[in-house]
Parts: sequence; C-alpha cells; structure tokens
Amino acid sequence: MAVTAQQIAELAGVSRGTVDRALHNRGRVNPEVAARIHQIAADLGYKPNLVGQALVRTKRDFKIGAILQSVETPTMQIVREGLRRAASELRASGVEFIVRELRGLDEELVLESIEELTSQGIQGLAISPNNTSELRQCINGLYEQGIPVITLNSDIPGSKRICFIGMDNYRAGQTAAGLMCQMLPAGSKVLPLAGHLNNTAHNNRLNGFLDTLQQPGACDLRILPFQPCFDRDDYAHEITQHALRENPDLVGIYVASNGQEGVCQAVDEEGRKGQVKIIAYDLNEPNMRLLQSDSLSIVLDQEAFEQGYRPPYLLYEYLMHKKQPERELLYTDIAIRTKYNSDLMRFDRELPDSKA
Amino acid sequence: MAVTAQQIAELAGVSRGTVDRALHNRGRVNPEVAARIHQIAADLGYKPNLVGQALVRTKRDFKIGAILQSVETPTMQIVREGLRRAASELRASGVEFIVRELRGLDEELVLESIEELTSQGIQGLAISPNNTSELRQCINGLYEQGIPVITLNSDIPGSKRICFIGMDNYRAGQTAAGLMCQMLPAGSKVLPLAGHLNNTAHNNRLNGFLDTLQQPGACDLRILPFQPCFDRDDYAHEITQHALRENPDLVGIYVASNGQEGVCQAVDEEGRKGQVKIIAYDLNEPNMRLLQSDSLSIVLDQEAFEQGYRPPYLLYEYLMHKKQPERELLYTDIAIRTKYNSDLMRFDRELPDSKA
DNA sequence: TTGAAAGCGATACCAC
DNA sequence: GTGGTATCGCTTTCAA
Repeated sequence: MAVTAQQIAELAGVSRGTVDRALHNRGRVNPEVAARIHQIAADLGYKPNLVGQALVRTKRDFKIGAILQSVETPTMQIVREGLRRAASELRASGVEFIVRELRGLDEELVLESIEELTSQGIQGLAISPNNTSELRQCINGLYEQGIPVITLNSDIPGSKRICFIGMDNYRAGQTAAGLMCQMLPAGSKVLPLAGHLNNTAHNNRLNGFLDTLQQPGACDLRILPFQPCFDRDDYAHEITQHALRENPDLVGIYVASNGQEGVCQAVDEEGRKGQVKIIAYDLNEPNMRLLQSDSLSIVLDQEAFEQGYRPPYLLYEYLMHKKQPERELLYTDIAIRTKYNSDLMRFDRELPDSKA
Repeated sequence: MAVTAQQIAELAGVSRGTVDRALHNRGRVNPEVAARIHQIAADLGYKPNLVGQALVRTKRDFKIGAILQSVETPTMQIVREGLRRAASELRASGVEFIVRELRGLDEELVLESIEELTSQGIQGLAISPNNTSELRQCINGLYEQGIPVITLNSDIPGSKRICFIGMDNYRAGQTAAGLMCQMLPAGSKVLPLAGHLNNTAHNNRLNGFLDTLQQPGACDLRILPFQPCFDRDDYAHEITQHALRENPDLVGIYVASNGQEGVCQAVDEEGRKGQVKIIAYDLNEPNMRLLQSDSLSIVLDQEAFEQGYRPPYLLYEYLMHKKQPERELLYTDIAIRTKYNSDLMRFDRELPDSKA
C-alpha cells in the first residue's frame, strides 16, 4: 500500500488537515510542525493519490467546450473521433463537455458558437479555427476572462491560446522533399501543387519542400513552377494532364493540398502510372485506397486523431492542476504512410467499451 | 453535473445500495424495483463515475509486476522509459508496481525473477520474454493461478498470455520491401542482412521482405543471398565490404537485425555513400545520427515507448474491470523515419511533472 | 495555529 | 429484499 496523508499525520502526531495545509503550503501552520511534516513526507516518498484528489474536484464541476469546423472533410472526421473519445472518457470522470460540430468554414457561425458556449459557462475551449483577426481578438478576450483556449489542426499564431496542436507543415514539406530525393534519380523533374494561394498550411508545406530542395548539398531535382489547384480535383486533374503532356520526363508530383484524386486520375489516364512518384497528405479512406492501388506512392499524415483527443485532456489538466502544456506548439508526428504500413484501425484508436 | 447513483435512488424512492445492486445485477432486489431503476438510469443516461469507482478499488490493493530483459540495448531503454512512466502514473493512483530490469538474456534469471515477484504477491505480470518452452510453461502456470501475463517487445506464441504488444515483423519487412521498390530502379541489386539464423523476429522481417519482392507484379529487384551478421557490426562490416567489392552495381542494403553501423561504415569506406540506399531498424540515438549524416536512408521504428507504456494499463484494466485487451496481438505502428521526421523527443513521450 | 467533521461517488457489509 | 453506514484518500470549512 502506498503511503497516505493519514499515515503521515499519525507519525507527525497531527491531523490530516494540518498535513494537507503543510504539504500544500497553504499557510496557517506552525513552521516547525510544517518542517517535520515535510521531512516525513519526503522520507516516505509520499505522493498524493490522484484518485482521491480527483474525487474532491468533482465538487467544483468542470465544463469544457469544443468547436470543430469543416466536419464534412475526411480529416476532420478523424479529428472528431478523437475529440468524441476524449469527451466520453472525461464525462466518465464527471466533466461536462459541450461539442459543436460545424460544417464548412463560417466565421460568423464560429463566433456565435463561442458566444453560446461561454453563456453556458464553459471554463475552457478547444477549437479548430480560421486564422482571422476577429477570431484572434475573440480568443484574446476569452483569455482575459480566464477561459483558456487551445487551437487544434490549424493555428492562430500570436493569439493568446495556451497552445496549438497540429502539424508542423514546414517540417512536413521538408520530409516530402527528403523522400522525393530518395525516390528519384538526379535531374528528375518534379511538379509541386498547392491549394489556395493564401492558405498558410499549404504554403508552409510548399516552402519546406522548396527550401529543402534548394539547400546546398541537396539532391538535384528540377522543380517546375508550382500550380494552385484550389483544393479541387478537377483543376488538379487539368493541371496534371497538361504538365504530363508538356513534360514527358516528369516523374514526381508533390501535392501539398487536396486534389490528389484528380492528380492520380490524370496520371493514370496518361498511361504514366508507376512512372510518376506522387506524395500527398492525410491518411483517410480515399487516400488509403489510392495507396493500395499504387496510385499514390506516399502519404504524409498528421495524426488527426491525436489533434482531437489531446486538447480536452490538456484543458482538464490546466483547469484541474493549473498545469500549462509542455510547449506552446505541440506538433503531431509526421507519419510516413505507404501501402504496407497504413492501417486506419490502429489499436490505440479504438473506442472504449461503454460501461453500463 | 453528471447524474449520480444518489439521484437515481431519490427518483426511484429507494436507497443508493439498492440502486447499486440493481444496476450491477447483483441480485437481492425486487424485480419490479430493479426494472424501475434500470429504466430511470437509462433515461438519465447514467454512467458510473470512474473516479468514484477507482477510489473504492484502492481498498483492494493492486500489485503488478514487470520484467524487462536486455535493458542495456538502446531499444529496450526506450521500452523501459515507457514502462517507468506508466508505473509512476499508476503508482499515483494507488497501484503497487514492482519492476525488475535485467541485463542480457538469461532465462534462469527470468524464471527466478518471476518466482520472486509471485512470492511478493503480484496479481499481473508484464514481461519481455525469450521464446522458450520453460517460459511458456511458466506463463501458462501463472495463467492457471489467475495471474494474467502480457508479453511485450517479443512474444511467446501459443502461450496463455492475455496479449502481446510489439512489432509485426513480417509486415515491417513488407514495408521495407515497398520502400526499396520506391527508391530503386528496376533491376537494382539488393543485399539483405539478418542477425542470428534462429531469431524469429529477424526471420520474419526477412521473409516479409523477400516474399513481397517475389510476389507477382512486384517491382523487379535482384536480391543477393542473405547473410547472417549475428547482430555484430564487425561481421556486418566485413559482409558489406565484400558484397560491395563483388557487386559494383549493389545499390540497396536491407538490415533486418543489428549491425547497421558496420554496414554504413563499410559503405562509406568504399566510397559508395549516397549511392547505396540502406534501410535499418529502430529509432534510437545511434540510428538518429546515422540518419542525420545521410548514412541511413530510412529507419523502421517499432514504437518501443508504447510497448513499455501500455502493458501496465492493460493489466490494470484487466484486474480492475475484468476487461480483456481488444486483441490478442496488439501490433505497434510501423513508423517510417527519415532525416526529417525523426524527433526522439515527441511531446507525448515526456514525463509528467512530479506533483509534490 | 490546529483539529474535527463533512463530503466527493461508488461499493460492501451488516443488520433488519 | 432493503436501508443504513463505513470506507477509500483527499480537500475544505468551521470551530476552537
């Protein structure tokens, strides 16, 4: 049996209350007694039992909110799974949890939802935001009110969110560059595709890619001018088709955004499947299929489940023990997925049994 | 606030005790009353508060044991980190935890340690075993005594351990084959290295690799006869040197065992660095350096931290809620690591603050 | 400055 | 069958 506060109290010849005040430096305790208590606790290696602590905290009831956007996309659906799982686990420990799942990107709706959640008295918020100044101000406002915010999947840099969890897109771009170098011989021609011109995530993926390939000592690849496909498969298809016809020696395509299905289809139609290495993003159902059919060579994944799963716990720790997240930027793993190591059903992603 | 058993009791006009018996079907309760209670609980979506439950369980004190072998190796040191972290977390919830960390592989010592732990009254055991029939029998014996065992890192197939957590080595070999195909042009010559001839893990890695390359429709690589290097860098060095001299067109080396440092050194000495793609196993400090210096192209990692971290929790759940692990074989992720995505210090690997 | 006691939620035991 | 009560470890309040 682990040592309890009661045991310390008996050894010190005082009551549990005094031990508690002493060990937590709450004052109102004779310095000599306090010193003795600390000594005994250290000798016995006392650690407060977290279960006991947690039970007490259930008196002050916690209420945490979460807002997801674009829940219709495959990646956000995985984020949502993670969020739901965390919510269900925390609810089982007595935490109240309110989730708003929004379709599309609608700043108005987001601001409304925040309003709604705060009026319901949430004490912390996890959100997948747009990067706009209104939302930044809103988050800063919540911070001033003492409501911690965590951004997930995409960030609002410079805002007063206590942390961000998501992909390091620049690093991911570097990773893609490294893989292209491994796969292609010197002098190969590569086409980079991005989404919207002002999408920070995609731009970072592109810059990481280009910077790395231009470093001194980097492998020698010939990079075509990058093309925006606006996350659309039809545009991506057209761009790819055109590039393939113009460049019979095109052997690599880097898709920093959505549009990979259009790319793969074009490559297939032009009869170049297997001759062109394609790297795309996010391990979801459609991309799994493209990997299995050898259409995509590699998918870089951002561990979307984690992005949903962790924020509730981070907020809980913050509220419960005033514990700050380890870092302001919690980058998820950059997972390299191929045909052979891409299992959507990893064991640690399963939902726990509902206990009746 | 979540709904509590007390509230149900009030609504049903009975006492908490009756509610408890009814909901857990412990009998000794009027069927009509039981039905009413079940109805109310369902309506209110009652879930027992896990914290409250956990607190009660601290009365019956849990004692869990763990045995690690070969703790002097880089990989097992990561496993150990995971194990220690889990131990420290569970201790903070009142679970007793006894860990034996053994150097080398010594079956006698392992059997002794098991004896010692059981005599101390452990109710569950996590162990990184050797695959011998004595140990299998021992594990089966523990099972008969009602002491669940989990094997980690390496398995004893067919024994009555409740589950195994570790790498799917065959799948890893397939993954390596897939990567070699992506990296090398058709007709390339590849040298496969293994460790001991009877090491199951290495053999599986090798077979997965060879099988995949020989499948119909697979890419066309010429595989040299595989060589055992007995996990030694000096042998690996010699084998590699010889192979490189004999085969000026050798452009790929697959190292299914240890010995990668010898391989890299030989490639470097022969002036072939950058011309030969090398795939090896396990992301540890030495391999990180080899990745950074572009000596290794790719490392396949087995998530050693997880292998240590999860078994204690699985045992705890098993003992606490009689919950079986989801599967008998819990395969850890096959992580593909390159120079750019190999960070030993991922955020989810950090030790929690010690709470005073 | 200190102790005694209540209470968090669930369970187990013992009377009735 | 059922209700009352003690208990797990800790925090908090109220008296003293």
